[in-house]
Amino acid sequence: MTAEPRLSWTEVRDTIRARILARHYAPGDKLPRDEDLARNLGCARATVHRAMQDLAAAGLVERRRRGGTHVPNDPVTRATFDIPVTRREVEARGSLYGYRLISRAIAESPPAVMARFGLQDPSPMLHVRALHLADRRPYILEDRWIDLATTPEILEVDLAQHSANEWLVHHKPYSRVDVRFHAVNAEGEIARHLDTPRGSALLVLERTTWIGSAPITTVQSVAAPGYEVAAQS
Amino acid sequence: MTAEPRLSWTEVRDTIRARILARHYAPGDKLPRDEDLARNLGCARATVHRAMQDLAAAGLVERRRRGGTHVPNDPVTRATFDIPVTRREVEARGSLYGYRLISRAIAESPPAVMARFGLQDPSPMLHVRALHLADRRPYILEDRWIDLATTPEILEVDLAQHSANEWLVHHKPYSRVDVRFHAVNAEGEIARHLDTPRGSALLVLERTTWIGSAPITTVQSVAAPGYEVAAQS
DNA sequence: CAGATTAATATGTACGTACATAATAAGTCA
DNA sequence: TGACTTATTATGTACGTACATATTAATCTG
Repeated sequence: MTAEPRLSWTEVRDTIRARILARHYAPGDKLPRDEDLARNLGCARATVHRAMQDLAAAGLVERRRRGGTHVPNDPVTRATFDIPVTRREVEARGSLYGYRLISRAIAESPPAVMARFGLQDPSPMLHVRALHLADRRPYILEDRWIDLATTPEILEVDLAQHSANEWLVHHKPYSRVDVRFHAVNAEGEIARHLDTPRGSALLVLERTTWIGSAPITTVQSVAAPGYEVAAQS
Repeated sequence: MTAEPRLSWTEVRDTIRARILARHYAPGDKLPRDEDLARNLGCARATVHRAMQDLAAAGLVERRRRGGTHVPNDPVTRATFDIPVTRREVEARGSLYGYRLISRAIAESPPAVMARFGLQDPSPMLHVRALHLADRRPYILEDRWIDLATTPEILEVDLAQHSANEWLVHHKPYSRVDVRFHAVNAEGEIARHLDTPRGSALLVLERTTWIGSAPITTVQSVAAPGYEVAAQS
């Protein structure tokens, strides 16, 4: 008789997940200790621990040393979005990517930008506005501020040829990022550049990065009408 | 002389991350093998593996058996959102939560709803519209469809007293969720219920859940103007 | 009986061994 | 020389041991 195959951590995870889904463990409930689950399922504690790590990352359980493992009392929906550089996104849709620099100027950071970075004092920044196109039609209007203290080399980049978006992603790694979504009505230049009626509802992706605690860039990417962003499956 | 403390996986992760940030490993680059990194850093291969697992989850590296570890050529920004039930979100803001059922009707799923679920044939569903309030002002307008094949018990719930949002989160776990954001202009009933001028730009969170491959619910939560959703830090 | 202290506990972690396996490189063959 | 097969390799994993540590429960003291 051959040895019984060992239980994998993914099988353990799916078993526990099924019990949570079946409300065998309901919101607020405490789960058995790792050691007891291991004995019950016929595997090692480390295998249960690995499965729980995954469940915790998904928000299905909460772990506490000594305190044990619980199903959260107030579950949240956890959704992860992968936001590519715009060129890749357009090309991934099978569309032709286009880029156009609208404006580029050195200026002191305005209050709204300072607020996004959490800055008290203005600092010299490069203000870049650019349009990304898909199949020759406006797709994303980008309004970006780049801190010249951390990123002086952006001044050497020909932003008429290369989007700041891509340059930064390749040359300027960050250690912290803040991402937000909101909606705005198309007005003035936004309506013009995106070639859309004034008043159209537009989705805005705001993304701010820091290296350590020093600001790098903050961008508002205003999407053409109809744009929708989906979490990864 | 006391034994040197062992390197922790978080220290290994931070070291590798710093090297990626410093472009010691640039986009497209292949990293040294786990075993070599372990020797280089003076720790176990399992410790390096644990650190890499975390870096991979953050999207900073890509792992392939035999193929090794690479810095992605096309890095993406990975942002994770935790979406609580509306009551918790309102209370977390220090506001008073209120709830009002607008309408409740059994109907066959319309094409747009079938599309969201990936259904070919319509099925009987409960269509619920409700308003969530913060400090007595409209906050989120919820337009929801609940599949009666998987969730017949929703018919017994007094939705005038309890939001479907909370009932489902507590009683109906799901195994798959699809989350999307887009923007709409406030029109007709939406403008009325949210008490906002027609034409206002509104952020919409769309969330669809399945148990196995069977639909549970799909909801469009239309936020009052000014609403913004932020990724977790 | 409340606050402080101590003990116990359940999870977290470093490691090493042995093995699994996906993926790449090398070799073979027509 | 290209297609196919085989070998090699680098990561993935199960486990067990030993220890670390955050947290909770129990105990002590005034």
